[in-house]
Amino acid sequence: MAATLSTAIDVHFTGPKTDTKRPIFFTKHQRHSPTRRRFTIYCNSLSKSPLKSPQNLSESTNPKNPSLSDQLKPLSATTLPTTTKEQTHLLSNPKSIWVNPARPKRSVISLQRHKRSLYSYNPNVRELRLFAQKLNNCEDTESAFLAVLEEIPHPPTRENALLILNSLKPWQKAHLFFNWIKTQNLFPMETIFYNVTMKSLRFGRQFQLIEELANEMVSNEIVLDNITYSTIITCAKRCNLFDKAVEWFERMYKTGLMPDEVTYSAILDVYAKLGKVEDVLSLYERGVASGWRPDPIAFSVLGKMFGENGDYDGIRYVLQEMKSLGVQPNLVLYNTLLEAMGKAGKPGLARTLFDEMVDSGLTPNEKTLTALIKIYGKAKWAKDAMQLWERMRSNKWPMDFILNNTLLNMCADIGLEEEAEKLFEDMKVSENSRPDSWSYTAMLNIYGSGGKVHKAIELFEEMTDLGFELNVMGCTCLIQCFAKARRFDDLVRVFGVAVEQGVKPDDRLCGCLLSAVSLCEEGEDVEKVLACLHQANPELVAFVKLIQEEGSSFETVKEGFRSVISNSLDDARRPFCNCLIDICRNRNLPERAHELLYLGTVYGLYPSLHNRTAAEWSLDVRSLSIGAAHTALEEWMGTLAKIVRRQEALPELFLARTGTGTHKFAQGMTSAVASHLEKLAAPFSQSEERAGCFVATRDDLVLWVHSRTPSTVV
DNA sequence: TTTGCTAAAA
Repeated sequence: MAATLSTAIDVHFTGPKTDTKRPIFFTKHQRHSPTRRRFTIYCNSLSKSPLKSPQNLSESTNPKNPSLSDQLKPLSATTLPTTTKEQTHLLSNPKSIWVNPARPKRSVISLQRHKRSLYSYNPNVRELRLFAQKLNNCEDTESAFLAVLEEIPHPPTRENALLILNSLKPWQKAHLFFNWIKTQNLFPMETIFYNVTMKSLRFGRQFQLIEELANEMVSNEIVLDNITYSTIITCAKRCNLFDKAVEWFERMYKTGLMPDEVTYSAILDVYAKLGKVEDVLSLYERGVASGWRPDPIAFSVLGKMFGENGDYDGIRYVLQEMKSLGVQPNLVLYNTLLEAMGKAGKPGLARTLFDEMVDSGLTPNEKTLTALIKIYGKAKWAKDAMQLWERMRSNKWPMDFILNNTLLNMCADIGLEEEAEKLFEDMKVSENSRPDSWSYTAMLNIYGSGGKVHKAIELFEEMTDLGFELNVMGCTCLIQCFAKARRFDDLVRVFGVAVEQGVKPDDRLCGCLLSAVSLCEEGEDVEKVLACLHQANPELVAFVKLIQEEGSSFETVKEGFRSVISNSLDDARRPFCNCLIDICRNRNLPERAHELLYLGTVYGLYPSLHNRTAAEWSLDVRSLSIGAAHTALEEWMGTLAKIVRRQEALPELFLARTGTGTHKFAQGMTSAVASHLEKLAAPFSQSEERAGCFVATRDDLVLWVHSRTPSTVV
């Protein structure tokens, strides 16, 4: 399996030019920071984090047990390979352990998993479990709990107590029971009692209590084992107390205990969540160099980390590593990698990976399908999405409400109104997949982007009746819908209701309001919409007014633009600029529109607007609004005319890319550009071979320029 | 029926 997987990866990634001799790990990690550097960073970061161990911990006085950073420091300084060749070898073939005979490598991981004590059958299981249920269900006070404890059916021996403790679900009950056993003083409290209690506390995210118990163990000289540490570390992680997680990991080394692979994966995940990619890789490589054969969980941690960073090279690295170590992915690992592929923007590879997963005999679960449907929706791969949906039905693959909502979102992304309506109705009569506020929001999105005002209003009323509050996205969808239908009074009303309900307008919502402003005729409506926008983003409103004043200098506009853009989220910047340009075009301020397009380009909002090769020059307006596209087109034609007049070198072909209009926001772009080109009498015509493109030849363009102006050379 | 590690949506 692994072979086919990586073959597919190579084909997709490198194409025919695959150089098999190239180190696997040639990615950005190495480009920016080669191995040696990575180690240095890692050691520094560890030694910088101060240890806050309690006084009674013997670790700090034991020179035989240096901290992990101390252990690694001499290694990084002396034994790491220094030449590129050696680095490559170490990285591309982690199975082979690099050995320096003069300096044996110190291990960082225990290759043996902590072994559990044998479980002996307890004849009182049923009664004790029933009793535990009683405790679970009793009132949540200490007195009520102690009262029920009076009825304990068998004496709380070590085994009986463990069984009960293990069956107590709410952390409060487990904690109370644990404390009670301690007061009974019938047997010494062993590590396992602490471990079981901590597990329950972790479920309730009670890190403080866990830490108290851990310190109690230290002072009572009860051994903390790998299970204890991994529970502490994962609890800290779940409570977002990453410093604490690292701190306990270090303490573990200091006491001389080696982490086993479970603890090791847990800490890898901590560093991954902290965004310390370098550290994770160092730890990973050190583990492998110690003889560790990472399991699917470890690879899942790595894959997820790379996915979060949108780092496809990293995901490729994980796949290669799995292949070279012969690790067979399990379902969870596949799910993580699929999701990572989605985040890295590789729908094709996600599809390949999924096919291989199914071929390998695994059955996808809800999470697999959710990940994949989401990827197809975002990529607007309608065909693949529909095929997968069909397969889900015919194979009766598992579904849940999240998958259903993801399907609705996919329908919104692709514009499948009927399919969504059908699913939504099915959900209403289903047993355990009833529409929730996410489902309603997805439907609002579909009606909003499709401009179906009546359906949107109906849906909004329905969800209000059912008690679902409008969230910020639902509000944005409705506002978009009303703006398209020029129903500005309704727009203002919905905005008011939403804000009253506690919706906090975000940049997307502001973008939507700004777009509504561009659609208003000047007068009352504009003021009403601007008043809404003012509540959300007063600076933006001030800037809208500034650009419409003829007296505003370019410098003032530039400064205002800089401020507005830098105060908005990255995703919202280009839409803001597009709407601002539209506003200027609609108010007959073409000069200002050109200034704004210029500023947008300077600030990198339109990175792929112009493309030049020797054979053709193109203008790609697909990410522009119609007003911005007009402006860009004028700008481009002006530039081309100048170049023609200066008789500079020109390519054979010119191309204006408008897209095919299949994108729901890009509808009307093609006809708008067509009519604009017609007005200019420019020699561009819609290409037959290349969908969504207007083309002109060099000769036609030159003729056109000369026909417009007497042949004066500038 | 068992003391620890990976997983979810605009």
